[in-house]
Amino acid sequence: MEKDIVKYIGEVLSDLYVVDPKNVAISLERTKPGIEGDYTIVVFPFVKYSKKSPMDTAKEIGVSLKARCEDIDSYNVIQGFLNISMTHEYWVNRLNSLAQAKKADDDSNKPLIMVEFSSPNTNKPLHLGHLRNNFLGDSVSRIVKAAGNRVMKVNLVNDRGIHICKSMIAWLKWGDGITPEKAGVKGDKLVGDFYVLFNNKYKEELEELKKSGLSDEEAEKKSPLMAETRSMLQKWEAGDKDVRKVWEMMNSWVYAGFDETYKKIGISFDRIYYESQTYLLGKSIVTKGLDRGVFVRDEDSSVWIDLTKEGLDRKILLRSDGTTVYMTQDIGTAAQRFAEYNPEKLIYVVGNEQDYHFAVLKKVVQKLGEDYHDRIFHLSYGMVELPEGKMKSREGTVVDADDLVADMIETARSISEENGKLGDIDEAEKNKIIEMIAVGALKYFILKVDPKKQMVFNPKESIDFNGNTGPFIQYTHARICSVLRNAKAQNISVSKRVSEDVRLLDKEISLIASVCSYGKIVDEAAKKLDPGQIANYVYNLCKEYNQFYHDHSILKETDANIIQLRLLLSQQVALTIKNCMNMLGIEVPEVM
RNA sequence: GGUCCAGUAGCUCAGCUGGAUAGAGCAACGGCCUUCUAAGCCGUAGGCCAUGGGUUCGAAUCCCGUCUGGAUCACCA
Repeated sequence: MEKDIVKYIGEVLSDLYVVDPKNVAISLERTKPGIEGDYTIVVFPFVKYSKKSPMDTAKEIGVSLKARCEDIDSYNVIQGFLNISMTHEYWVNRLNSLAQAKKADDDSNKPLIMVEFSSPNTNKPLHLGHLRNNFLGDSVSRIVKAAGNRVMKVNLVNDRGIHICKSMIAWLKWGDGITPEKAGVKGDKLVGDFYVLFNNKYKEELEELKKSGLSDEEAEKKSPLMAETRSMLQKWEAGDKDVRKVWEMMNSWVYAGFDETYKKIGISFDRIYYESQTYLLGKSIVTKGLDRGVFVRDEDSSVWIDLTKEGLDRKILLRSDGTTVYMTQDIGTAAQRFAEYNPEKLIYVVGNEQDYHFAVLKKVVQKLGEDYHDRIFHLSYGMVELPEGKMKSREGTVVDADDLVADMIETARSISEENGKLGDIDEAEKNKIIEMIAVGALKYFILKVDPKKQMVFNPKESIDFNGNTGPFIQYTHARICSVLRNAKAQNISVSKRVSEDVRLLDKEISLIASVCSYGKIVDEAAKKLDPGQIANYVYNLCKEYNQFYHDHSILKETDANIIQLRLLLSQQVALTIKNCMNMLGIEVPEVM
């Protein structure tokens, strides 16, 4: 293992230069392609201890290291780089131990990580931006789980507020009793349409009012539509039965629509919170904080926190009428979650326009003296933009999630039919594979990009199915499965232990080394909360495997030991691909 | 204006806890299917890593300035 090699290097340093290896950063990296060696040690940092040239330092470390570790076959020194080559037996053993590794599966003692994501607004059908949120949240949950944690995926639905009343008013006024069934439209789309309708009617009304000489502000105040909406919100808050009934009905339409989309893109939650149930939370916490002098009350009796000393601003926590704001609610839900589940980490997957909000939230919680303030993480991600800039509903450039998925499926279907490899599979299975490819292409496209960066999506050029894409990786998996099927058909079974006597090709060694670094990559991705790390890794693994596959035959090899080695290696690569794609929330087919 | 994030090939992105010749894919051009899946493989071409300085054996990577783009600074959520 790499760890053992690092340990040996430490011992060598300690012997040669009398330094405590704990104080020296030892970096062991894979040797760059084109240079002889498997691992590379950069010796520049050791020069100050050896008081010799980098070349001589590398050489003497090489001598001692080889003497100490029998797995090292040879070494060479180029400039300040010590490249070591491991023996073939070492690599065969690494492969064998991969095949025999068992999974530990007792979850109960693992730390709990809670991930909040998706958090849709019931007025707006899901679009491209939401997809990035959902894919990231889902993937990060899976990665964190793979890295050895328990995970709880939660969703906080924004189901109340003045904006929700707008679509209700529009439906009551102009809906004529229409339902998603009657309209033949998904529920979330129908409600979204009424929200748009309200805004259009409201705009018309304002224009009318302004014609009679009112200013913008006066018109807004006088608008009967808005007055009606405000009064509806009050009724809602008072629990008015009629209002609640409409609200519940329209929400149920939206949830049915959302569920359909979530199912299509393979997203699920362990618990769904609703703002209608959480928006009052936090008020008592703020009141108590006020008593303790953490917060201040203004003359108009609104409550604030002063964070100017922390480099932030003053932030309101309770309005002058005593009602809560967004921040108040988040203070409440955080307290509730830590009280109820006490997670090790609470990760919020929310766009970077909320960076400030979460900076404030953490500070407020800290000032309240809660020990969980440093367990709150904001996974902030960048906007998804179109080539011409931001998506604008006004200009009709919003890329709807359902439409996009449907388009992807159509493209996947036509490519698949062109290739004609799914010929003799039954229709249901075929559709399943096509959807797998379509959703896989979409998820991979979005997840391979560093979350914090804003990304560009071009709907016209669509998403590729060749190159660094989900389908490429799925294809590699299907290809390996095909080889394994052929082996089985020829009655060749895959042994879990390959003979140590086989001589390995460079490409085989490098593939084994790549598969071996899986665990390290998962830890890294979990630490950074970055699915892109996994995507990059699995892409490189596939590329490497395909090169190997192209240059060398597996089943036509004459040496039975080599067949065994290549089959086992192929099987392990396929397993690694499957695990990686699973962490991205992408399924892999056995045929495509 | 303050704060935060980003700027790498024509396009979309890796690489960023300093290390060898800055990598992929797409698009362009040229090869490879009677042989385990060609959604694949190989090759050609494409770069003042926004810019100016600094730190050092060494900078795309760290620090400072400048320019450009985005976000944010509500009794909205």
